[in-house]
Amino acid sequence: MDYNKLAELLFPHITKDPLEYEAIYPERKLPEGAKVTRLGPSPTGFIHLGNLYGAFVDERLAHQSGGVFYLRIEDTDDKRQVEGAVEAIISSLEFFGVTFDEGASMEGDAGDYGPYYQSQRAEIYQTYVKQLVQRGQAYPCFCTEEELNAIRDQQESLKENPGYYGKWAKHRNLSFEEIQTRIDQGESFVIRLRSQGTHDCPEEEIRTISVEDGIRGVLSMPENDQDVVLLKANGIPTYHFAHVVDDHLMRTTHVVRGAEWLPSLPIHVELFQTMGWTLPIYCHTAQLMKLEDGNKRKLSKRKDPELSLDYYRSEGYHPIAVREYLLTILNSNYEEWRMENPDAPQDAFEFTVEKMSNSGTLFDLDKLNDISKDVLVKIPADELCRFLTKWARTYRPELVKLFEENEDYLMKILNLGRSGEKPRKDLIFAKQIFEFISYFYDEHFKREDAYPENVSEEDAKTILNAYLCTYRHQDDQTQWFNKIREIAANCGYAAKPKDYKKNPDQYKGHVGDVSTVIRIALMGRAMSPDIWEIQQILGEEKTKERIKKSL
RNA sequence: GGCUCCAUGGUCAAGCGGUCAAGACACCGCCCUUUCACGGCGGUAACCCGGGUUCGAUUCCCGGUGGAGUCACCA
Repeated sequence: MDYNKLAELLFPHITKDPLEYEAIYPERKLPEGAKVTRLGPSPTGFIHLGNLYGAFVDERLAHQSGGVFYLRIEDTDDKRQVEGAVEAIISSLEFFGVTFDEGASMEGDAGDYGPYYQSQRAEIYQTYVKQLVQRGQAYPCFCTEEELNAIRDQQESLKENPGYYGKWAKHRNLSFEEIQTRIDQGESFVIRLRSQGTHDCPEEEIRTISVEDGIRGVLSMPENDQDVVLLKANGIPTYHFAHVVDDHLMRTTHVVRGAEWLPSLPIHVELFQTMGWTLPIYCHTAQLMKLEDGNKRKLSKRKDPELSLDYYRSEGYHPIAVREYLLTILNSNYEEWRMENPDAPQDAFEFTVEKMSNSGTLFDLDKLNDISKDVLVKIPADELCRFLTKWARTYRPELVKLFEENEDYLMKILNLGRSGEKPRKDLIFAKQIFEFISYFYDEHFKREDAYPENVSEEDAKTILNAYLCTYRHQDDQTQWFNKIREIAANCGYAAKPKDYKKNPDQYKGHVGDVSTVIRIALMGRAMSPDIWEIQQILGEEKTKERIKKSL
């Protein structure tokens, strides 16, 4: 068979020599040890926590080493394009602090190794495929879907491995004439790799490949024997081929991807070998899984709204908190480092792939929340204020006016109890924060809790009445509290909890119960920061008004 | 089913032949406090099973079991 002739028949329009691309995309001039990484999302628009988790690894590896982190859109599947998806991906990642040095962007392409949309690189892939055909390492296959299904059914009934390989690869050795005839008849075809591997021998003779994974150490598995599709009928490559060509030409040094790619590693190894290129360093990350209702439920990534990045964004988690959480599960020594360096910026941490876990990690919302509290307590009120307003603008537009009308008021609220040695840590995410402070706004104020059981309706009235009568807005905290003590004593409640504890029979309760009554009248709930401070923010008028309403 | 990955408390996770088997979250208790919270102190709780190797295995090897992933002209 004259492979050159075949190559011309198949790709008459391809005239470039592959070497030209080597010249167009030369080795990058980077300092020793600099890593080049990439994120290669497919534009379905759906991006989840797992993607972000991987993106952080890419980003850290590149930026810690003075390398390059770029974005490549893997849009080789025309059935899965979603309108506006690329913008959604970029904006989502940007929101969580992932920024690229080069590649696809809102404005288009930026960088010397583009185009960064695989759909725009057809000619490049075809040039290399043509070369493979010329060398006899790839061939056209005209099998229809039905034929492929038939092959698989047969393999199934014979209990043989499914796939297009060895003796099952029926178009592997078509004659030139037959190929020409089929093409003349307008049959569509794909280009397949002529795999050099074989599993058609005793088990112990099957060759294995051995690859050193950045995270998992040495990986060995049987070599590939599948004649995988390189170029689809539409002339666009499959992921496998696009990955190999792009990561070579874009000079990627580290390929970070999920463990779901592990099974196809042999394919990629064979492809790199037949192209004569050196393998990048693969880093296969563990899958991210999820915890739900206290029961563990492992789930695959796709379509779970709880795992979607948008979910955390709409709940109003702060990007720094999400990043902090992800970093703790990404590198086992991050938390330790954080304890020693409570105020250091996240990027000061030295991230290493060796410290990455390689077993699946359950997503733990409790932990995220806890970390989020720690993160938010360090963010100044004015910044938090802006964050809240920005969040409201997209997710709770009806609140924007409320926030913007009186920013001073919101600032004071957010700052409540957050200064001093032991700041309160009760702010977690925007949605929760609003819930938490909603009683400051009349239109969102509602009675949520009931008075303590040991306080009768009558006592409650008496307490509130006395409170209203003696209330002086100018009182300082001590004066104010002494009055409450007095009221408590007058109504048969211990002025000090210790007294009550000593002689529980002598009292109906203690001053804490009395302040709970006041708290519920004012805030509608039994839990809130310090009452006196809240009153100072609320103002005299509103404070009195609420007490009156409860009478 | 084939192939692959993984396996320490409820969760995340140190450990890399000899440890009373760290720590964090969650949970429980106590203390502090004018209530709530914050904080402090303490507690419950783990090496999947069976064989080896070894003076000695959570750690190394083999085999089970369990969980996960993957077997497309999807990525």
